[in-house]
Amino acid sequence: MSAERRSPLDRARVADTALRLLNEVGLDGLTLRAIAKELDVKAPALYWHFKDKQALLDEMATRMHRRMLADTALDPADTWRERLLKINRGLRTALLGYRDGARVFSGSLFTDTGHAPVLEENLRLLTAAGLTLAQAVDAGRTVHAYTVGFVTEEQGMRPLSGDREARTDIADRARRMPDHPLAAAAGEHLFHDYDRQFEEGLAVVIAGIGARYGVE
Amino acid sequence: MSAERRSPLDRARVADTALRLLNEVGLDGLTLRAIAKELDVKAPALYWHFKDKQALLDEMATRMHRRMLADTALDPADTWRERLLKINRGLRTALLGYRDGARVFSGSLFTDTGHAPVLEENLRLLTAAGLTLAQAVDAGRTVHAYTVGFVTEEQGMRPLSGDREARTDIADRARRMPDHPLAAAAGEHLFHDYDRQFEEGLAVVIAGIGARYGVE
DNA sequence: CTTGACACCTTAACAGCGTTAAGGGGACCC
DNA sequence: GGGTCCCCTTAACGCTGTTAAGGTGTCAAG
Repeated sequence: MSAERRSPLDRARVADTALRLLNEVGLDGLTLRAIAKELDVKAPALYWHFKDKQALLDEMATRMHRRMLADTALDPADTWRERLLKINRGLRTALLGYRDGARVFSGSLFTDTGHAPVLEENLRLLTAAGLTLAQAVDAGRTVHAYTVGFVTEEQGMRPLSGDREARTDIADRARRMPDHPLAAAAGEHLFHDYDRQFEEGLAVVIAGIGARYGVE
Repeated sequence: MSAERRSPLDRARVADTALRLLNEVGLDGLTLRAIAKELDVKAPALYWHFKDKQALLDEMATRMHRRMLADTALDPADTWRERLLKINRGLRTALLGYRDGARVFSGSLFTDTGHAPVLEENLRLLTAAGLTLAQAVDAGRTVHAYTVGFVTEEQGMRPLSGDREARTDIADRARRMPDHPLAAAAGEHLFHDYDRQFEEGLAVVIAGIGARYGVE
């Protein structure tokens, strides 16, 4: 009998396993029992490492973000525009890397201050370009809100089950708006080529920062 | 004995009651049984009017949006800048008008095309200003993503229970980032005066549209 | 070598969730 | 009077996050 002994769990193993499982089952399928089974453990065992499920989700979001920072090559010589492009492209990629990534991310708080060095660097870059600290914070939050908002909508469209899928059928959508030709034609653009749309919006926001704060 | 007869339910009454209840209990507390009790009915009765809970949430989002459009005075003589300001201020106000409004909204699809006329008008305004239809769609989606993203984050901060509240304490946050003075000081701005921050970001995005597409 | 403490996990259970199946009662029509 | 359709109820299902209580292994102190 006897089942060789499993080495004890820790927060990192739990969170990483949960992140891997997230991709298979989605946020709604990510139950504590499913995570526990994956770790060869019973659900209440998780409560030794996390006070509740939200704490686990917070840890997952933190690790997601950490991985994104690690995957994004930040050159100290970046211009502020390059930096904002890199960071937000990286953020979108990271969020898209997990099913319901944006939902997990935006509903959670970081569990540590590991993001501080990069934040510091970004603020340094923006203030060096001529922005006040308050303006730099505003600019960062604005582009961040845009990116997270965009990916949330993008991911919200993906796993549409049957009935709801039909509501985004472009031709059908157009047919339901007979007296609104522009709105009908907009469907063609709305549901296609998210990569291009994201880049376009990102360029808009960054151009706005340059314009409003008079920096190059 | 007898219980005078309640007039039959309909989708509108259910959705409006659910929206009212949402403000008292939040999205997590918004159970079908709670909604049913409010309507003096048992939970399965709701399945006569909605195929499942998501369909009810879709209807709620649709009515939320409809209310927002009704509350926003749109002058056909608006410039495109005025229009984008009005629409997105109105959207934020509407989302803030319900607990977890942004979460409900961004997880749902509209159940009808009632929004088409306003969308049509906005696209007309933007294209008349010189944008192509594709650009107008991109611009609209960009500012929309910003607004929804901003309010999602804003509302995510609000009902922080105990433990999580502490993590946003500004002084404490700064203390945990001793080697990152800019990041530490950013806390002061990050968690204060959301109205001002939203306006600032909205101005940035709109300036970006003007700059990138060369329209006044 | 025993005792006790502590870390880590299990078993059992609870209240509550969304959802389905089956059926009942009233209103209307033939 | 019988049938049909609308609107709702009762009962139940499998599932969820979470708590309480207890067990087992490891390791240090006496």
